[in-house]
Amino acid sequence: MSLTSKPSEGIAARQVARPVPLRETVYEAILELIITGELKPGQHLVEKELAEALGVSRQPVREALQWLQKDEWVDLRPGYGAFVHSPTPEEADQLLGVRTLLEAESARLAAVNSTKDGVAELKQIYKSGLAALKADDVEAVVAANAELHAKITEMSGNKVLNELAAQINRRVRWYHTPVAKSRGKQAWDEHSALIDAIAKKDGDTASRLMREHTEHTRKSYLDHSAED
Amino acid sequence: MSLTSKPSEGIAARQVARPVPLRETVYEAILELIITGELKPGQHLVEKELAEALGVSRQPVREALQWLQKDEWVDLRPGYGAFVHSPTPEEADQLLGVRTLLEAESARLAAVNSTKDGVAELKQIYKSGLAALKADDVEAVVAANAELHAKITEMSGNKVLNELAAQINRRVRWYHTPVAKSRGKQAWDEHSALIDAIAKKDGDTASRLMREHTEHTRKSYLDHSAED
DNA sequence: GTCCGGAATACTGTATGCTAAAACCACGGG
DNA sequence: CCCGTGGTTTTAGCATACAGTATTCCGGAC
Repeated sequence: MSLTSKPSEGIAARQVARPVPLRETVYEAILELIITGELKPGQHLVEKELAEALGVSRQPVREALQWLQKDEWVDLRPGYGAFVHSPTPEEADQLLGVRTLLEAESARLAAVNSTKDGVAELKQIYKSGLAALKADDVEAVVAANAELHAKITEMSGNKVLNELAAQINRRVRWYHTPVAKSRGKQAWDEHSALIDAIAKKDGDTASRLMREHTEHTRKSYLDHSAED
Repeated sequence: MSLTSKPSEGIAARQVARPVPLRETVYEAILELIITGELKPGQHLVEKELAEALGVSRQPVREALQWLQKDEWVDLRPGYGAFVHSPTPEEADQLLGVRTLLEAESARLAAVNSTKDGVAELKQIYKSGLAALKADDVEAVVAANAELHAKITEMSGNKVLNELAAQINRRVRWYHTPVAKSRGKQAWDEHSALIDAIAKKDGDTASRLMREHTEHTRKSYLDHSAED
């Protein structure tokens, strides 16, 4: 077979072979287990077991656990081990509060620094999300939502803010998924108004809309968790 | 407020024997080397060399480097190694911008949730900082400043916000030290007004004062770096 | 029956060895 | 003299081995 020429991929779109560090693969694997609930909050994660289950040695597992701790997915008790983080309602509330803060500021900056291309991309994502919504594809809606917010923070032009928001949003994902269903339609209407404000470079309005938007999500989560 | 009360706080305030994991010691050691400038930005950090220099094996060094990467002190290129992060003026500006955001919100919440004890502690820290200022002890002034800000974010009652602000402040420390001298006096006057606002539970004023305060620091940094 | 103490156990923390790949350098050809 | 190429060396990534410590369970004494 001809592995030399792949004209469609450009010359160096991606280095042909990028050996993904094993620790990253392990990180993703464990994170998936946590999010899907296969590993329950409070559960003791034993390095040896994880290593055997994933077919690697303890070393990559250890490093992955350190990364997971940094993102608050697990709690690491020195001398004992790693435990799946137990999210409390209080923490969820605080997390969503901080998220509101960061997202609102991102929206403001994104509006001020908005470009035609950027807005076009936002509208594109909006459209795909709308389609997913109509198709009742919850998975795709959540993904589009994440993409939209990520794009807005990226458009803020503040890399530090972008990084921080991404960090928070990863953690929010834990709580977000269950409420996504019930809030789908309204959330996307709000997105539409938000994109308009950004297109008009109206920072204050964009900030306000985003604040309201994330506050709605927060309320929605609180109501939802109260049901249980 | 729903903090589970520990009646015997005096007894087990700190577990008598806390064997600090070696990785943490190594983390602190390397961080110190970076902050003091002994390890220059962009420099290639070789695991083996660090391990020998610190008298430990490579393993704790590796883990410490991962932690340092998470805090943006080093850049970790997969397959090659760790490099001391090169801070750019642009990044510093963005960092200080985010800091303003987080600190302002912390101040607001701290004011709203302020208690007599908390305010008393703030005043205590303020006094010690003032003393250090008069004694021209820059080191102590910086320390008191960090302590004061840390206390305020702690008083916000939002653990997530607290953690995030701490993370940002650690990074700011890199840029902060050189400008601390020139800004000492004025900064402490601003602290005084801020503490008053918190004591009066005036959230809006506290937030505004903190915003102005951190913006001054930002300006000060920009002016200072422009001199070079 | 309950409580204290000690040994067995299981796990993390640390050290070291091995492998594969990336960078550097010297050499040779144009 | 410059550029390409091969070999050499260095270094990170991963696996494994060893040691120290917290936990737990069982047995005996009060």
